[in-house]
Amino acid sequence: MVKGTTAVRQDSNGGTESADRVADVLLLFAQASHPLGVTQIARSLGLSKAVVHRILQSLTSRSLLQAARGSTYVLGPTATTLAAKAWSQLDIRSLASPILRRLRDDTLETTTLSVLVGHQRIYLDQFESPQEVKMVVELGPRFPLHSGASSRAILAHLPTVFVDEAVGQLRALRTDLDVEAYVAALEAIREHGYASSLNERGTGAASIAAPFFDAGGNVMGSISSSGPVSRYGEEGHQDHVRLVVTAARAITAALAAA
Amino acid sequence: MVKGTTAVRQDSNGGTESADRVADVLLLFAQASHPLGVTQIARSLGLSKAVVHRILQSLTSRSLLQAARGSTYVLGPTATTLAAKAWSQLDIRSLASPILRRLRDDTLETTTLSVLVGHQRIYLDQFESPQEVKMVVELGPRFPLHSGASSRAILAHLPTVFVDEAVGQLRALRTDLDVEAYVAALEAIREHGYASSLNERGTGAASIAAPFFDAGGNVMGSISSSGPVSRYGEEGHQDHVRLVVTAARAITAALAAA
DNA sequence: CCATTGCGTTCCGCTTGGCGGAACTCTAGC
DNA sequence: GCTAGAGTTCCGCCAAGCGGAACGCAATGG
Repeated sequence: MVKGTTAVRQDSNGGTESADRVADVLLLFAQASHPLGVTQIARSLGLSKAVVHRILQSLTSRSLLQAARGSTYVLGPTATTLAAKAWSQLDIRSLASPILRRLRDDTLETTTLSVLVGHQRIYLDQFESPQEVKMVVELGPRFPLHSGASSRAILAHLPTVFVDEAVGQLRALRTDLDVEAYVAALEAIREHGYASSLNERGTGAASIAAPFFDAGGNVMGSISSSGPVSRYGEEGHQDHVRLVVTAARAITAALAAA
Repeated sequence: MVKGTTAVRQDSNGGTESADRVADVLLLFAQASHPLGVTQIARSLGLSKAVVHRILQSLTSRSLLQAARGSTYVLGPTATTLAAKAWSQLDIRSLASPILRRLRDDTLETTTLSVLVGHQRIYLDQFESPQEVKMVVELGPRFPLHSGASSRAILAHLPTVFVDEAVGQLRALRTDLDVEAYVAALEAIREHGYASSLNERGTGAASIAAPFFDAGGNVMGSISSSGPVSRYGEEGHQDHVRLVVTAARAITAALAAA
């Protein structure tokens, strides 16, 4: 059935020809500096115009492409959404992995990677403790910036509009909030370079978290070493802090070098 | 042959089921905050695991996706390239800022930047009026294209499928819609180069908006000068319009030069 | 240790979705 | 008006890809 010239294209191991073709069309747009037309794409890939047209319709229906002038096509808004995700997942996650794995091996606690997304925080990755009783987080859901060591480590380095917002959110939850103490605690986090929590939400969990920054000095997220509160006493605390802060700095350095 | 449940997915006009499926898999990754596995994707889209696996292989062979831990998948390097291209198309904010700031200073009203995202509009930026009573918008949420000057300034330059959709949406909201008048108003907007609104949603807000275009002549968004309706009378209206339209043209020119 | 569960990966018979060639429509230029 | 070349639509035909199921692997619990 498939008769397209495949001199320029290659197949996939275990994929399908038709899916390969969709991917190849998208690749052309990734490499193009101007709108592309049906015939141009067909020639470049050695496919029939009818096939290309069909693929374009499917991609356009999902806004991965959009129609441009003169019946040509350009990348569409969904490709933009892919941008934010690909950037945040590819660069930070792969850079941070080896560092977090080492931190896990040094502390024997679960280490996590969080990123700031808008005005919230997302767990992006974790390396689980080898111990039987350990902390395990769910990757994906969004967390507010006002509570938890991982959040506060980020919030401490954000502009006051973020802090005001966080305070407002906390006030709605707790009428007894001591705002001055809260703001002073953020100041201390900024000064010491880390945040910690001990059974903060009554979950029996404890955490030491430190922020990492982009090349411009803007906070992008935080890493943490977390586990059961019984393993987070005064003894060894400073060593633990040093490991977390050092790892966060390594991530900041890796991001700057990338 | 194709037996996938299509309750959640929609077909494309003129596309193929198999290409639609590839696009839908990519969409899932665009919306996901963490790695996805074969079974998860299969369940979300109502497809067989074998189909999903094949699509993943094709996308992985082109680095649109890549294998992650635990046999899951995440967006790959080509997605970043693709997205970078798309972002360059949408990296309007920095180009538009100086223009919008000047417009704010000239009009003493709040100026906004909106972009077309799929079939909706998003406020991307604003420069607030120095006056005490002023318009302030929320950046981020999506607005329909059918209502408001900023939306209509965009809609007037979109294909009829967008207009039909907008009319459909409006009809659901207002049974007394005069479609002919609505379409004629869009025609006037296209002709005059701007849209305006006066207390349109009973919010006391008024606005003058003009569209801007990419290098290919496609409408990408609109800018507006907005404030309390009491400041938007006939006196000074033409001068105000001229400032907005001129600023929009400057953004179009800046985009063409980029 | 075995059984169960649930994941990803591979296999294979079957059929229909999508292929490709060609016709059609539209536009621009001469 | 004709030609050329683009995008879009049509339709007969068949093999590519479907989906069900088997397989491999890992984790968990008894």
